[in-house]
Amino acid sequence: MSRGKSNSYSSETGTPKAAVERLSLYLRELEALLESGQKTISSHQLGQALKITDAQVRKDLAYFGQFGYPGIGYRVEELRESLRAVLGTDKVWPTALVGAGNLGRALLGYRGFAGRGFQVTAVFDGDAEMVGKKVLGHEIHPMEDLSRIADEKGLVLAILAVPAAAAEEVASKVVQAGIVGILNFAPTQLKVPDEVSVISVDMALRLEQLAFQVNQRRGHVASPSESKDE
Amino acid sequence: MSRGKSNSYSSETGTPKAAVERLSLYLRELEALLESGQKTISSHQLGQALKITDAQVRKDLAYFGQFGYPGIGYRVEELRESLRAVLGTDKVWPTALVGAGNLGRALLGYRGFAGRGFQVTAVFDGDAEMVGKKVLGHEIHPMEDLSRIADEKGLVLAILAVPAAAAEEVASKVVQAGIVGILNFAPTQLKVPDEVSVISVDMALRLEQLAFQVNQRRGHVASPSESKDE
DNA sequence: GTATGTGAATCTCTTCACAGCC
DNA sequence: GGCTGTGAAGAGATTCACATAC
Repeated sequence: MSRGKSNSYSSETGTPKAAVERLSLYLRELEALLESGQKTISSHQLGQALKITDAQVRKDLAYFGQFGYPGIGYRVEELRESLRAVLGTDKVWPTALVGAGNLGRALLGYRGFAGRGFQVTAVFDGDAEMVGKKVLGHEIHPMEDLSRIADEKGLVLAILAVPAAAAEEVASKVVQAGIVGILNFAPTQLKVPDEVSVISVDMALRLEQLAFQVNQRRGHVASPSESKDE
Repeated sequence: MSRGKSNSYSSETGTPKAAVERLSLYLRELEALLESGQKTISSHQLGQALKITDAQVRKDLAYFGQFGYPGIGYRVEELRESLRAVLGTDKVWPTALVGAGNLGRALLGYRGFAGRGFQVTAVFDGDAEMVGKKVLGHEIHPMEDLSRIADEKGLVLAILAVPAAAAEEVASKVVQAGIVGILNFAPTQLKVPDEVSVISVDMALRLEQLAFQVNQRRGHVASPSESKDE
């Protein structure tokens, strides 16, 4: 694995959750740097790109290994590979998409995913109307086939793009089928066994956070349609 | 405003960012409780629903006012109204959608938004092909019309569902048009003036976080297609 | 008895500052 | 000179525990 040195990020201990999030951002920046042909980068430069301190960058990376060279900085290509290995994006993750509605279809075509090892390998929908149709080249399967196909194709992750009301039930089926990681787009807090990871993308919540911030700025008694009732 | 007491959440100071996020979750839980007809709820119960401690719930709420009744708990209806006022979801926020591709169209139809005061009032796209067409009853306008329409309709927020490469430019146009809050779906860190709020929904990043978590579980030398190259 | 609101204690994360290396 | 990795200090967030109120 490139340069020697440790790499024993035992994790589980100590690593701030936020640090792992920044890892993704570092990786993204490194990919851009690769494009631009830059060979090395310092923690200071990397920090500037993400508006964080250089110390933060070094600490974050140090949680996962010794990647830098004193006096030089980090080798872009090498650090990229290391971070990909840490995040797991150096592997292919066979992924199921559950829910072929508007959002599901949008996610199916979303670049960001395919380009990063997240290969949507099968699409499912609970609606009988949908089953059998094709979206972007993928046939839509009924939920009943989930377990079988999950076995056949070795599905590991699932993207849940279903209505909130259905999310809980779908999640349990997905878990039954042996999926170990769920990306949940429903505004619900899923109940799953401990050994299954869930990450949620809560779009409505984010929009509310935005409203809050803007609301604060406006001194709390300002312009947006001051309509009451509804 | 309902019961007396302060309500002077001066904010800007002290309020943990995470507390504001939980506010949205409390609100969601309260809406569900309203449905079920429950009149009051304790910090303990509310905490259980979101898997956090009762002390956390009380601290969070206390940042924004005095909403509780010792011995009783919180009145569901009243707390709901208070939180809506704090978050700003008691008002209507005229919102622009920029980018009418797959994701944009999905967001346009997304319940979660419309049901919460976020009314998409105008749709824009930079692609001449798109302009003039209708999506879900909304005509797609060219970017050139953004400023004019923003003025006419009093647009306050914008949802950016455009490719990463276009995001920066679109953001500056949106800011030019007087938008003060941006919900950004592109995996880019936008540069905007201080007086504009940006909240990002980074779906690819979230999926990577999921991969990381699963990767950790598997002891770091396990099953997902151990393919290398490409 | 029940339950809130809040200072104090604890835990977690970030920044500082510097030894060590190129 | 420039830069990393890291212990120690500082900031921030969460939990404890209790005075107060119903």
